Amino acid sequence: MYLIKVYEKLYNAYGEQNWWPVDKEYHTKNKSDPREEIVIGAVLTQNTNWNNVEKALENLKKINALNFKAIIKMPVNDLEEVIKPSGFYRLKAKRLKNVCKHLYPVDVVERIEREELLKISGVGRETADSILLYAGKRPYFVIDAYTKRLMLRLYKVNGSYEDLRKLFEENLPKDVKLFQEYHALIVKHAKVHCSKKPSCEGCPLANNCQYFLSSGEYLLTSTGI
DNA sequence: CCCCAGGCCGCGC
DNA sequence: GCGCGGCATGGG
Repeated sequence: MYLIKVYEKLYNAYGEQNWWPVDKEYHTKNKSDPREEIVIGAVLTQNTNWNNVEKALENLKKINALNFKAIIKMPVNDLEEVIKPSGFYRLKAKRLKNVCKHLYPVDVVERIEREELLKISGVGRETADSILLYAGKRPYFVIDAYTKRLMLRLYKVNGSYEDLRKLFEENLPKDVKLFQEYHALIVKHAKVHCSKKPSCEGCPLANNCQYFLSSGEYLLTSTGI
């Protein structure tokens, strides 16, 4: 089944996800740039539940620091306390300051090369592509643990990050909004049905899924997927 | 008590 | 190039 058909099935099942920016009004009130919130969120959510990230974002908002300038200026110890709920807070405080510095002013995300982004300490492939796609509105497909698991189950495809990214980018129209929604839908789907312990009942992709169609033997041989 | 979450880095091999 | 330990909070 084509990847665009998978997208349509997910879209019909879950609807628009509209991930970023989370708070559309905050930015008009505070005359800040939503792209900065996206970059900050992308760093804070590394291996972290979005619920925890939201707490950290709220803390930043309260002190008017949900922007690059404030984060660059803030002493790292203070930043640690503010973002503590998002976990790995000592690590992330350093990464955040570093990323904000390199992407200041935020228009940089419109033109920076992917390779240059990846040189920034604290920015790996997924964070880079999230920044490019959601803040820079550029057609890079974001791959994450959920996407890898879905591809493995759906098609028995097991590839590296770059393999999978190219698979999506070469088999879909290069449409930013499509890429944004598709990635968000995969995350949603992985939470609802395609979790580590899958719940295939009612899954919109079940009829096209290799895992579901051969679940007996697969379950026994694929612990940890 | 356990496991997990929208990864990344530095290291050894 | 790949696998592994460390990083930390909050929810189930």
